[in-house]
Amino acid sequence: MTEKVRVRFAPSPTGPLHIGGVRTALFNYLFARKHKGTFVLRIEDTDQNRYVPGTEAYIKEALLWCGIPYDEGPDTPFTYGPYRQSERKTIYQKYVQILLDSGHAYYAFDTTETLDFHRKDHEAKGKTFIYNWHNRLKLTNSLSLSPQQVQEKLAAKEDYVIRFKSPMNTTLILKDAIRGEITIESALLDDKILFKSDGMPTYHLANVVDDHLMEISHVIRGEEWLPSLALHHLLYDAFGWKKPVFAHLPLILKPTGQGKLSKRDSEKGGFPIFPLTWNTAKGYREAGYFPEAVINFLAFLGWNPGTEQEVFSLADLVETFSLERVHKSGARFDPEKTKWYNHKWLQQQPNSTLIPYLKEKNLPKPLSDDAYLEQVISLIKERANFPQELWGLGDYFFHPPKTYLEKAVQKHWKEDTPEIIHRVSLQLKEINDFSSTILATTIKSWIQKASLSFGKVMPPLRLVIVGELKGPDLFAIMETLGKKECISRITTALDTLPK
RNA sequence: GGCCCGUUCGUCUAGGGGUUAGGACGCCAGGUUUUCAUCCUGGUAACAGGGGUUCGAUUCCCCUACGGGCUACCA
Repeated sequence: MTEKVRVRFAPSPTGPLHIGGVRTALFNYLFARKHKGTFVLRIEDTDQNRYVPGTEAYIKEALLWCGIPYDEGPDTPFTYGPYRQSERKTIYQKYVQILLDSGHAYYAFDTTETLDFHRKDHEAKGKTFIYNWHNRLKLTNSLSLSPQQVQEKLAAKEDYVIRFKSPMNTTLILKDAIRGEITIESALLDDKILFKSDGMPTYHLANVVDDHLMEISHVIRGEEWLPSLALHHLLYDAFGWKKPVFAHLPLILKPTGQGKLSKRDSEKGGFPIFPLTWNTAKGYREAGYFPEAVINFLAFLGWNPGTEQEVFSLADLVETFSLERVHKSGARFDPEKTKWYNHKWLQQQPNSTLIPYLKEKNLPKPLSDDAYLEQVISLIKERANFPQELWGLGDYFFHPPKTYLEKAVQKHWKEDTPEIIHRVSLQLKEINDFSSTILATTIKSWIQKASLSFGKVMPPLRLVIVGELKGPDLFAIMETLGKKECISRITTALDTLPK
C-alpha cells in the first residue's frame, strides 16, 4: 500500500450513535492507525427532516470516551472541509451539473403521488416498480420531455429531482475487500435520486463526491450499504474517478439472531446499546463498562486475530487488526460476554482509579482515607464485574453489620456459640500485631488447643464481623478492620444475637 | 415478491482436501477458599441438507433449505 490511507466514519446526526456505529468507527480507526493513515469524521446531515439536535456532539463525545478520536472533522483545522454535508451544498450542485451535462443524470418531475401509485399498483400485481430504462420514457422527466418543456417546468419552478441514468445492459463486477467479487446486472438497477427537490443531495451523491474530494482510500462501512455499491461504482465511473477500496462489515445481530440489533433489543434484554446515556437509555459508560472493555468486545464482533488471545487493548488491536480477518457473516450480540470482558478489564484497573466508587458514599474521615479504600478494593476487586458492585461487595468494611443474615444465624449460631466467640475475643485482645498471618496462626492453634472444630468457630465469627457468610479471607478482613473494630463488633453481636 | 450477501458447538469463533474439528462465553461437575464470589481442572456441545469433483470432503463446485440486508425525494 503505497498510497496514503485515509478512511472516514460518516454517521448521520439522526440519533445517538449506537454500538453498531461505534464498531464501524472502531474498525475505521484501527485500519487508519495500523497503516499510519488518517481517520476522518464526516457528518452526513443531508436529511433535514430527521435531524436530531445534540447528536453531533454526542457522536464526538462517544468517540472520545471510547478512545478513538478522529484526526479530521468538524472543528479541526484541516483542508478537506467543511466536514458537514449541509455546509457543502454548492459543491454537490457543481458535481451534479457535471453529470447532467455528460448525460449521466436527468431531471425528473414525477410527483410523490404518481410514484406511490405506480409502486402500489405494481405491488398489487406482485411486481416491483423500478424507475429505470424500461419505463423512464413513459414517466415525466427530461428524457421523455422535449428540451423546451423541461425549460418551461424549470422556469415555472416546478419541483424536480435529479436521477442517475443507470445503464441498461452491463454486467457489473464489484470488488469488496471482505467478500471478494460481487456480480450485478445493471438492468436491475434503479435510477436513484441524486438530488432531492429541497436542494440537498441524497446520500449516494454526497457520499461519492465527498469520498473523492476528501481523498478517502478505503470505504469501510456496514453491510447494509452493499446493495448501493453498484450505484456508487457507476457514479465513480461517470465522474471518471478512481474508486476507493470498499469493505462492507458484517452486521451486529439481535441476541436472538433475528435481524439487526436495535434499541428495542436493548430495552428488552436489559443491556445498553448506546456508549453514553441518551435520555432514558442508559449508556455503557454509565452502566459501569470501561471503554477498553467496550472496544474489546466490539472488536471481536466480526473480527478475530486468529490466535487464542481474547483480551486486547486498543494498542494491541491496532497492531493486530486486518481487514482480511473480518468475517462475512453477521454476529449476534451476546450481553453475557460483554460482562466477562468488563470483568477482565476491571481487574486491570489500578486500585486507585476505583476509589471514587466507594468515596461517593460520603464515608466518615478515617474510612475515607485513600490508603484504606485501596486496601479494601484490593480485597474485593476480583469479585466484581462492575465498579458499582464494589460497595455491595465490601460495605461491611465501613460499618458494623446492621442485621445478621437470618439463615446463617439459624445454621451457625448454636447454644454454645456465644461462649466460643467470647473466648475468641479474649484471644484477639492478646494479639498486638493484628496482621492476617498472625491472626490466622493464633486463632487456628487456639481452636486446636481448645479441641474445637473450625466449623464451630469460623462461620459464626464471620457472621459477627461481616453480618453474613460472604467476602474474602476472614483474617484479611479482620486485619483491615483493625483490632478495636473487630472486638467491638464481637461485643455488639454478643449483645444482639441469642444468648 | 425481486436483487444481493451469508451458513462450524446454544453464542462469539479457529481451522481447512486426510485433525481426537481447537479456544472463549454460558451451562454442569470437581478442586481451592472450612463462607460467597473469584480462580484452577474437567465435562457438555458444532461443520444446515442433497448432489457432484476426489482415493478421500467440514474444507472445492452446483442445487435446495434457512438466515440476514436492500428494495424512500432515510442514511
